[in-house]
Amino acid sequence: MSATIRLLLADDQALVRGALAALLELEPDLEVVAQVGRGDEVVAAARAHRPDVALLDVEMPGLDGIAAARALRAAVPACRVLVVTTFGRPGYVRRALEAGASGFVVKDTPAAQLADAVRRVAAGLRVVDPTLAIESLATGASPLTEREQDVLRAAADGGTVADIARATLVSEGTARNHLSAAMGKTGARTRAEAVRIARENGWLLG
Amino acid sequence: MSATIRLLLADDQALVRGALAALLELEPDLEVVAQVGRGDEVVAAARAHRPDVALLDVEMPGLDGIAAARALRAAVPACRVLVVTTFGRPGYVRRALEAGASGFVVKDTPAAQLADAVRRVAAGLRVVDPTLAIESLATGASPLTEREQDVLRAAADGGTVADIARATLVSEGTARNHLSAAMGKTGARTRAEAVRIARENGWLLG
DNA sequence: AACACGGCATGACAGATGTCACGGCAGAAT
DNA sequence: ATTCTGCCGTGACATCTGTCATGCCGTGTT
Repeated sequence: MSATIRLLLADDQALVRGALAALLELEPDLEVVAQVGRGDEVVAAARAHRPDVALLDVEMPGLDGIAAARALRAAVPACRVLVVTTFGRPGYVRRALEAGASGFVVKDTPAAQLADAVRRVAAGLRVVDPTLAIESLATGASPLTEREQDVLRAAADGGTVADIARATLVSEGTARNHLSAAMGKTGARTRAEAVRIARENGWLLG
Repeated sequence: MSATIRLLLADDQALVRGALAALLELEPDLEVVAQVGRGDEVVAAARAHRPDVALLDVEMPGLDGIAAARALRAAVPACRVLVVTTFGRPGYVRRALEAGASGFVVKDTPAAQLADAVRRVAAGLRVVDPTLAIESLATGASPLTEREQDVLRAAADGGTVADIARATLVSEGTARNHLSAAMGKTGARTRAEAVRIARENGWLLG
């Protein structure tokens, strides 16, 4: 087996990215071979540097970490994916694993544990925070249809129904129907509340 | 002058905290003497370990970084403060400096630049991203009154007017008046939009 | 072929929301 | 003492929002 595990880091915050690199470089068997700050640069970097494991953040410009994971698994199957993100939304975990990720770690886990997670992923094991895994199962998949997610996303910045209808290319009445359906499914009594609940559950990719 | 600069790190994400420590420990003249994950542990840690510079995140449980900076300056005047945060909200910069911080750095600045910022702060200089400083001046102080901020904070999770009135201990009519005033000052046409705009400008400590 | 489901749309209705005009009260500034 | 400002409240009004019933279309299931 190879002497060192080659890593790719993807995180939009340069400081965090550099700091993670410094942390991981402390381990003799780990080597950071590439760093990117955008999701749509992941595949190209992986093609160029052939990492064994890619650490991807979910919140990234260009392409979110989940989509980047899917693209990466398709383009460079030899590279395994460990998602490292701020929020442990149940929906994130589920979707990350469906996208082909081997592991899921939140950023408030102890630093000492990260290198271990990387090694396990490199060895072909799955690494998921047990608490998150349970919560993910309990919450279940998103009950929201595509359009319902669309209108919630459009509603996220606080516009009026007219704005939402314009953004989603449907009539105002239809927009209100989708909003109403989403509110029913989330148990919310307000658009804003529905947006918040959907967000917290990871049902909105934004 | 002292051989090494002693540092205190405060960030609620353990992984980021540890990674920053690793990054800064790479510099021969820097030494991380304490790490905490909550704002209300900053002062005690500073008293115990006497750091020269404290790196504080703004978003923290217990006590936000701005308030922690204020408390730290009062309790341990010898320790200078460098705020290191995710969001470069104009209001954050202004309030951080008013709270006695010597510097303000966002987390997507290059990693190489952090050590420099720390050294400058330790030397008694001010360090503020020029772009942020200008934006902060242009945006100006918050035009919102205390109550207006209160109702916006209460409105942030998407409740109804009745919920907001209950949370802020005012009548529904008054709540709507404050909301209306806040919407007028922010140029918003919806509560949710007013919340978003106030957030983006750093006018809501949450 | 019949059916269920999601997306789209319309129309109508009750209730919530945002606006406005008013007035009272306390503290700071003049 | 007077004025100003911010805070609190009431009441009324036009509008927006959320709900419901209903219908059409296309797709995939049975």
